[in-house]
Formats: sequence, C-alpha cells, structure tokens
Amino acid sequence: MNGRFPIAMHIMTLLCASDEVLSSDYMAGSINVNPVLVRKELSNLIKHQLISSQQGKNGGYKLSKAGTAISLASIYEAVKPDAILGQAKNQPNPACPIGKQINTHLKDLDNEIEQTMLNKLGNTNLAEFCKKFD
Amino acid sequence: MNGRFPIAMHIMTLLCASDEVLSSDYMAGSINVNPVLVRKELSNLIKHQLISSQQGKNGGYKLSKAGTAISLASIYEAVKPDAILGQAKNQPNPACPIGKQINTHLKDLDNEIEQTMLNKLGNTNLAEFCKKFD
DNA sequence: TGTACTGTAATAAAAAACATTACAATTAAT
DNA sequence: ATTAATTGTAATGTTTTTTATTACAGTACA
Repeated sequence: MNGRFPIAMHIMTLLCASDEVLSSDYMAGSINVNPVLVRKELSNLIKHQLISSQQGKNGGYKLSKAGTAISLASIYEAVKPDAILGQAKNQPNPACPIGKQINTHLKDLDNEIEQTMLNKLGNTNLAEFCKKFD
Repeated sequence: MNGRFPIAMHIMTLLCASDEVLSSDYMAGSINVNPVLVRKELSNLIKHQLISSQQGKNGGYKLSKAGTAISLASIYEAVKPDAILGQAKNQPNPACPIGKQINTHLKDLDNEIEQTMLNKLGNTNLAEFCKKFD
C-alpha cells in the first residue's frame, strides 16, 4: 500500500486539534511532504465530506463536523485501495481450473476482511484518536 | 500493497488441489507471472514452513502439512507488509506536537487492525478455501 | 552423463508514488 | 482598486518499488 491513510489521518488529526482553519502549506510542514500532495488529499477528503475549505486570503481547511462524529472507518473509506489484501497485476491462466476461478474467490475473501476491518475502525472516532496526543 | 498475497494464495491453492509435486514453471503458467518471481515466493513459503521442495529431476513443491492444518492467517503472516494501513515515507516534523507523536499512535492503530484481520483469517484454512473451486 | 528441476544473483524494464513547477481563481486586507 | 495569501489543478520530472529477464551453479533421476 501507499502512504495515503497515514497522511489522511495526519491531516484529520491536525484539523481536529486546531480551533482555526489551517492552510495546506502549514499541514505539509507538519507532515513533511509536498504541499501539492496534501492539497490533492484535501480535495479527496472534501469530496468525501469530511472537511470543508475556505478559498482566498486567510482561507484554509477545517473539519466539516465534530471529531466525535467522524469514525476512523469513514476516513479509511475515503482513501481505501481496491484490495486490502493486495492485488497482483497478472491475468491468471483461464485454461487452468484454479486460475480460472481464483480471482473471484480472492475478491470474496478480500471483501470479508475489509468488512471486518471497517467494523473495527468504526468503533473509534477521530476525537478519541486525538485524545492520545498530549 | 503489492501482489504477494494473491500470488501466495494461488500457489498454495494449486498445491492443495494437487496430489503430485508441482514445478515452479507449471505454477508460473497458471498464475501467469515470471517463474523467478514464483520461485522467490516459494523460497519464502518454505522459510515459513508452509511448503517443502524436492530438488533434481522430477522435483517440485508440495504442502508441508495437510490443507486443513494451514490457516489463511499463517499464509498472510508469510507475506505481510510492515503496515496494513499503509506507510508514508515521510518523517513528520518533530517540532509539531502532532507530528512528533503521530507515528507511534498510527502504529498502535495498525497493530490493532492487523490483529483483528489475523483473527478473522485464522477462522479459515486452506482446505476450506480450496473447496470453493469446482 | 544428459536432462529436468531448484535456488539465487544480477540486471533491466515497467509501473507507481511522490516532488516540483506553474498558474488560474478566489478573497481578505490595505 | 490593488496586493498578497490562499485554494485548486494540470503538467512534468524524479525516485522508489515491483516485476521481468538472463544467467548459471547445484541436485537428483533415468
């Protein structure tokens, strides 16, 4: 996998801990990645209605609702990959009885595991996560 | 993530469904990836004691124990990434109170989720998975 | 003694992730 | 009005990761 979930969590935690709107440049400075990458993820989080933005001077980003109302599952949903258990780029041999069916069965397994994970992540919210910081 | 789990599952399923030893070339043909990649994964699965090999002519690979005795969790363990929820390569800013602590808290969360996944995967074994194929 | 395998190293190619540059659009402050 | 700080996004370049390929030593069967 890539770094999208960690970065999304970092963004959301910063916003949860702040009273004021934060700029993408400020957040990029805390995360220590390129500001454009942060803005791309911010766009995505807006699309998923987890945050909102204010354009123009003194603009920035803030949570769209209280941290207690944002489950970690909803953050994960915003950045989740196609397959949590990984995805090979091969096309298994359709002439082989195993190769012919394996993708279907692996996808079923993947869906089950993803659901289990989401259930677990759904038990915690952003405000709870934020409390761990002192 | 990458394709290691799907490929490992494909290998293990082929071996579970076969009475005879299988060669890496045969398996690469079913999976449709390069044989060297298969042999690398086979090496890893041997290291994790899930399969055994026989060198020389008419050699090949077979399961080291019955499919009913191999949980999907043990297969996942053999190929699992450092972080199921992803890992950014950045070093968060230690001058920021959030940046300073976030990796610790994200790692804790990751461990919790991984454990949940492993529990779920531990409920099924390779033979059960194999039964889905007709 | 040849042939069909495993095992592994070294290198190359392809794909994905991340960084950088650039700039249009927006809005507050002066 | 004009300037400065900001969002939003496209285009391109660099780096890292993944996968493929080539090569060959070692092993065991026939």
